Amino acid sequence: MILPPSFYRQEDVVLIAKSLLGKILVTKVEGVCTSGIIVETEAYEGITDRASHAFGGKQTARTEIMYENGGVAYIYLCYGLHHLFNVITNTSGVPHAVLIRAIEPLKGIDIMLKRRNKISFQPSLTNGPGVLSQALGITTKLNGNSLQGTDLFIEDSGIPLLPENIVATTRVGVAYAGKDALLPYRFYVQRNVFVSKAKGL
DNA sequence: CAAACGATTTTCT
DNA sequence: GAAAATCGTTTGG
Repeated sequence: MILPPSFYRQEDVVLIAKSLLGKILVTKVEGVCTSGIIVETEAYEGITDRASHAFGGKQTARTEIMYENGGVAYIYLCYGLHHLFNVITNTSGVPHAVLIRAIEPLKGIDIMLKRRNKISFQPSLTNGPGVLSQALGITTKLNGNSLQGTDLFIEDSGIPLLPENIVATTRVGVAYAGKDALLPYRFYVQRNVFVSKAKGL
């Protein structure tokens, strides 16, 4: 079942980030279908969060997507070479987002290997926000796309993830955010080998 | 208009 | 473990 708009339009972005673990991210790019189970996410709580691009209500050409009604993709280029995939949540005017940081490959693994220029199936195929986008063919071309479309959506596997298997910790790469860097807004599936190897862990 | 800078990954030592 | 790769966005002059 594809997650409906109402899923993304809930109030609590932290809860949504947690709920997205175990869901299946599906892309159809250039006619080929690829998918994976979401195993790591981070919540970005809009204007009150120093780590968010929309902190303080900042609105620019890049961040305007974040102010859309929940259920669209926000994809931007990081460090000039990595496409990072976010899901926009909450309602219009509230720029909440969830960064998808890692997935466990499901369908189209051969395609992912080709896109990642790899010959064997290893965790490094999709164990980070930049590399999972590369594996799924996600680029800034999909920025602003609805998650109800045929090319990009998230579905419920129907298999519940046990709460005791979810780990909450601090976010990665946001040291500049001061006290907000200490918030437990990063979630991942315990012992899953596809969780990213963040610096300093 | 010029310059600095990342919500990262890879490669080399 | 350190450093490079690399470019759109943002910010300041």
